[in-house]
Amino acid sequence: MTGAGRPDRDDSRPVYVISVAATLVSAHPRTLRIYEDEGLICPARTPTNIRLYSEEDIRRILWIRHLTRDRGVNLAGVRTLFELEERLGKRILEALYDEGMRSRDAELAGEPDVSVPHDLDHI
Amino acid sequence: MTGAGRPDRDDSRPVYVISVAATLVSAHPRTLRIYEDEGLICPARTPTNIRLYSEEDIRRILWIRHLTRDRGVNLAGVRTLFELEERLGKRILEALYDEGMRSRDAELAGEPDVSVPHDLDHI
DNA sequence: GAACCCTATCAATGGCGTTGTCAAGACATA
DNA sequence: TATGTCTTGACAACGCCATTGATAGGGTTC
Repeated sequence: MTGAGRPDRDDSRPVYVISVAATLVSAHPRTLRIYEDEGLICPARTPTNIRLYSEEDIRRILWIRHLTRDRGVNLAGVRTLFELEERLGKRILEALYDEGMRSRDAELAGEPDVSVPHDLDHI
Repeated sequence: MTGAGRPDRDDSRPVYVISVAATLVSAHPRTLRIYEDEGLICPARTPTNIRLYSEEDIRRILWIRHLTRDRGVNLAGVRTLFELEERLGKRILEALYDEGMRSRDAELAGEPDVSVPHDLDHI
């Protein structure tokens, strides 16, 4: 399944226009443009300058939403965290995850009923 | 360095009362109490409940001041960064440092003990 | 041509960070 | 003992930020 002959990087392929992306992350399109102005995301553009968000972009935005809404971190804090992540290899933010809320060893039980960014389970 | 024949941990020894600590970090005593209420610092107490800040406490506060004032990170962001630091070994915040300010001095060869913003050696 | 996108601007809302002050009480030191 | 600093708790003001919203004029897509 999942297209055995489709091992391509479709997670990085730009597919969603801003209205769709905004709906996916429960934010206002304006907010996504602000994130971009702040340098937190950098969606692709069509030859005619239309923003196109990839699945990776969506996940990044969901991280921002998690940090800002659930943790109360402001955009400067998000920027610092992302900067830290870039400097130290990767996956640093994951450490924020198994907080105390979830022992990730029972994930194959079935329903991922996470109380965290709802779409980050499958990173 | 650090006084001859004094191998004790005097960096962790509580010495400063709140007014002195506040002066050292250029903050209001009120602000230090807020940091404590937020769980960002935890100064020692005398048997009579007087707060006493150690050199380590001072450095931690200076980190908070650096993150909030210079980088614009809010207290929730500081908390997240500290939490991340606890989860991932140590010294994570140091990576934020060689940003652009430190391009001139690569002075010390191997003293892995100081993890302080350089803004504070004017103490 | 309708519905969407672009940039840019202005604004309202709510919340946060910091400082400040006031109170009433406990402590420290000269 | 008297003065000064500490304690907690409350209230407030100032400025800034995050988010959403609306508006304008113009381009893109179907």
